[in-house]
Amino acid sequence: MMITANDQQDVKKEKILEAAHHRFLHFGYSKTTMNEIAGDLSMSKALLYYYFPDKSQLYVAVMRKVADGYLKSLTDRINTFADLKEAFIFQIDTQHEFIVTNYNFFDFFRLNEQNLPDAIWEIVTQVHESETHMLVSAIKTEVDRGKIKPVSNPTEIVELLLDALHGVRVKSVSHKKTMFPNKEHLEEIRSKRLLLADIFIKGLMY
Amino acid sequence: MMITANDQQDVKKEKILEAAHHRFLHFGYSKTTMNEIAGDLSMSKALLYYYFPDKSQLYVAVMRKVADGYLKSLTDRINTFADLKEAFIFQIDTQHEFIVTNYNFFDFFRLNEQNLPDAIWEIVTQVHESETHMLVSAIKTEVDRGKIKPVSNPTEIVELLLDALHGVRVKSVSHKKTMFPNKEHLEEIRSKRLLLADIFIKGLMY
DNA sequence: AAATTGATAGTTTTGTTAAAAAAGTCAGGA
DNA sequence: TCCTGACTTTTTTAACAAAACTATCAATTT
Repeated sequence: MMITANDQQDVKKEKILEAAHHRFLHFGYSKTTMNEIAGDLSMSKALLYYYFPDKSQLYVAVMRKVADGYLKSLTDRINTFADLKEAFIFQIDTQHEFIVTNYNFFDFFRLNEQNLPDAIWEIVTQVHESETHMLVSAIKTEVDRGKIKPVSNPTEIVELLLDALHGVRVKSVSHKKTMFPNKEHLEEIRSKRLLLADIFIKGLMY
Repeated sequence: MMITANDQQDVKKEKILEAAHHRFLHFGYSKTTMNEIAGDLSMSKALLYYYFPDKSQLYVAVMRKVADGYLKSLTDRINTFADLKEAFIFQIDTQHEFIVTNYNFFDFFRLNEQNLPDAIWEIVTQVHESETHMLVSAIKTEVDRGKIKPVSNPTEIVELLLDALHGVRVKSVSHKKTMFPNKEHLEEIRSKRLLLADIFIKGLMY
């Protein structure tokens, strides 16, 4: 098997993405420099700019990779749920772990808050749509099974629950007024969310 | 009827509170100066300090007054609801109007975010407890009427819904990425909340 | 004595500028 | 085509002066 120039490029790009991911994950966007990433790979900073146009697009590329992993974990399990509740629990736990394990990586979000680059918004939107799609599918299945009432607009229902679940976190955090939720706190949020999902599902039944 | 010195003081304090409220409401805490408040009343700034120890405590006093009005609107209606849904709708609409009409006034909150003065936290807590109490009472009544299942911990349930309703706003705002929600946007938030409350109540039924 | 004020002290915010650090470019070498 | 050192440009940081504001107080009026 012949190794082409493009393969070589891709391998190097991959190495760069790994190093960048490592830095972004541990120190956040603003606290990692292009020099440091280059240093980790024993290459010159200029070479980074040969492979990626600028810092923010390098970040986006890493984000893309991270998001793809998350998206895969969702699509892998779509339509495999015993019931709606299992689907919601999966969504709650999977998203939760995704956010916790990438907490520092997302400081770019918290930093820019409004006006994120379009490329980032696309990824965020895509992730959101994928989550929604998975849950909408679970709802439809549950309707077909006759377990819950037919829903005129499943997407609306799913997004409503996702917004509500989000509220459980932000309120919980603001009340405890701590930036970094600890283990017990996270467990409290989780159990509240499960309770909310539980009541919500019952509210969809006949 | 004799007018005592204390009555006079209270009248003047009240005038100051009004002027301060006016300024805080229109320009927020950080954008109003003690000089301006004094100027509005044609008095010297030093006199403000004769009646109130400092700016933040003046703000708290105004907050106290504003909160009392809100608390009264809650207690006036407690136990007057035809059903649980009516109580939730009342809570949603009343709180919503409270927040909208006092939006700028609350910039003090957004500004300090974490570490608010204790006096403010007490008021916030009191308001939250009053809202919760009203809804807990409505839930208990509904249980007694046999309309919904007995609830082991009504307070937990109410707080869960309040958190969830909060999420509907913050998510809705962050998605539209606009600081000041407009009329239609607010109406959208309201209808989402009503839908959520509706499903939630059904989820509490037998 | 209680209410009020002008003057002023003390503190926080804002603006300015210089130095440092980081992002980003480029001519040229392997 | 891949890579680098040296260079330019932009952004961040630090230091400090000016301005704005909070807060105090001795003196004055009611």
